[in-house]
Amino acid sequence: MFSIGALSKATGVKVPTIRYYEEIGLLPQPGRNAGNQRRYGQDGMDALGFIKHARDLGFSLEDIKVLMALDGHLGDDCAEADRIARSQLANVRDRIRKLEQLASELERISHLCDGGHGGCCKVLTALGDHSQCAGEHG
Amino acid sequence: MFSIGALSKATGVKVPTIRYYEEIGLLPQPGRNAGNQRRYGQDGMDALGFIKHARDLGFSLEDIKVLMALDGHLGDDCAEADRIARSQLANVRDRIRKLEQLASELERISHLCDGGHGGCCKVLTALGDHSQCAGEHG
DNA sequence: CTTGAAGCTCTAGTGACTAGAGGCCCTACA
DNA sequence: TGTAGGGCCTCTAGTCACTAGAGCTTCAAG
Repeated sequence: MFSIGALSKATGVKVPTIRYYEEIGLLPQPGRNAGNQRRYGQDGMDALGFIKHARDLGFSLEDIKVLMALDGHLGDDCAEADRIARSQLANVRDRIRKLEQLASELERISHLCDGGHGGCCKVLTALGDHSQCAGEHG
Repeated sequence: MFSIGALSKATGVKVPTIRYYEEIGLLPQPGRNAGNQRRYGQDGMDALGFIKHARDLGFSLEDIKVLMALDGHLGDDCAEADRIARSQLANVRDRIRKLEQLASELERISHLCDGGHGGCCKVLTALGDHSQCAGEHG
């Protein structure tokens, strides 16, 4: 049996966040001891570990709710879980692509000020002028 | 003179967002016509363009506020603007690095379900088990 | 038995918007 | 000149995923 603090340490999820997950129905309500404090078992630990990992991977809490609901009554059809994972992958790849464009533009902008002295200060101008950007971003 | 709607179309920033920027003091309050509607000039257009571009580059509204305050009384010292741009670049590179790790893990997870039939469904298990992950993420 | 950390609930705040209600204004067309 | 329907106004409240704080109770170590 773990206290909420022990669970927090073990998983790396902050205490108020654990309570928040419970509040929105993502984590099942644990039992309480005589003094009304939460007491978790291994299942609570596993559930929170699942959530933590999925959050780290960029899944929304809504996605995670669906994934957790799938678990248990899947049969041999995992299409939904797979669909979510793949759409998440596409999402991540898209974010990478956009961020790479941003990085290259930020590099361009930074180089305008390389010396730090005399005749520089095109940073603000560059930020105001979209027309120099290589491609689409945003 | 542009209406808020014209400004919105020209810059691609939504009307309520423009009003929001004004509310938080990021955009100066424009003049009003006889019927109390906002009327913008070229300066308003430029300011909003600057904000839009910087937002697309991932700057926070707070950063943008600083950048806009710098403009005008910089002298030949652009260290602050440059610092912000560079820290933003570091930030973006960091996000890219993390996302690449996530993508590779999501790929690994997706492949567990490649066929879609019989004996698959390790997606949920993989999400619950952090120990298989190659490196740190989150 | 005391003390201080950890737990409890509740409310409110964050960033960057977004949505909706309920009303006023402006323009184009008949 | 009248009117229809779009655009604009303010205000409040909601989103997501937490985070912070107040004010209280409980637990565990010494």
